[in-house]
Amino acid sequence: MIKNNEFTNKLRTSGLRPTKQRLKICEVLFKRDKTFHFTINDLAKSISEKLNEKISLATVYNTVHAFKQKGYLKEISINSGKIYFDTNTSTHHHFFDEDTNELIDCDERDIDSVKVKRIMPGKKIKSLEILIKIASDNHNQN
Amino acid sequence: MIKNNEFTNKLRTSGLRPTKQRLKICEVLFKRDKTFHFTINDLAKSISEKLNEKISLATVYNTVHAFKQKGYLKEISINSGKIYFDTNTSTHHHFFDEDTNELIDCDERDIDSVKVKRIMPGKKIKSLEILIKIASDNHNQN
DNA sequence: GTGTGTGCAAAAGGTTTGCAAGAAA
DNA sequence: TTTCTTGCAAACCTTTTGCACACAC
Repeated sequence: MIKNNEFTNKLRTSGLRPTKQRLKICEVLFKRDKTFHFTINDLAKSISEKLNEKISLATVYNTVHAFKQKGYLKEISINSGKIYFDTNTSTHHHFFDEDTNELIDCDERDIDSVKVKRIMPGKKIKSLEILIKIASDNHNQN
Repeated sequence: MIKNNEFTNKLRTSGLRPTKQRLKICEVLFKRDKTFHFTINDLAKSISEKLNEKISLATVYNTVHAFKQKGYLKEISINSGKIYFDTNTSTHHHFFDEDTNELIDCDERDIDSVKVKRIMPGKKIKSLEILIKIASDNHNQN
């Protein structure tokens, strides 16, 4: 489990001032056992529920974008009109359960490594993400 | 090349009335050589440019969603706050060029088939999409 | 003190909805 | 004439921006 002091250090070494708000956001994001998949709204709600405190939406946006840029958060490729983030920044993939709208992490053992055979001249592969949509057998697709 | 009559039939057999607007949208979407990746806004702009005519945004939304439900369009998994569609409904994957914001279709020869080794009880795999982000070697990631 | 971060409110997209008028069957 | 479709406007939601005030150093 991560101690609060660590957050202060982590922020400071990234050139981010360890403000009250940022530390609280760290607490909600990273004091967890499991990966957290969220939209900014989810996060803001989580803050007010867990800590019984309100942080301005603009600040939450600022902080999440700062954390993403520093590599503490990752954007997830799902197409829903909302932007999703992931506290698991390692290379990994996702199942998306269409019945429950739940996003589930795959680990490396779940999927064989993917071989990309096409070379894009002058370009480098920055990331490779797989999204597997699942649903119960009798589920109607929309 | 697809004839206009085919669109009328296609719509009729799907239980959609072949209205003037829907036929025009078909023209813009499907009278192409290459796959079209678009947002609703792109499509509306394309309509007014190509056909010099305006179709109400609400109608474009309605139509695109109807076409998606009938399987004539696919949603693409990219995480950008906007919803992207693809006229290529076959199973295929994408490169996303971060330098140009361009989406490029992969064909099956570009990527080996992916083996999913995890079984989700009671669930069926509906789709599997890969997004490969590329950028020039000296490109700064954000 | 200086510079950075916060919070509010406003604005700016993108998407959805309700409803009256219009078109297709 | 009945049913489906269109188009407008309004509403809604997510994200971004500008600016005054507050806080970290």
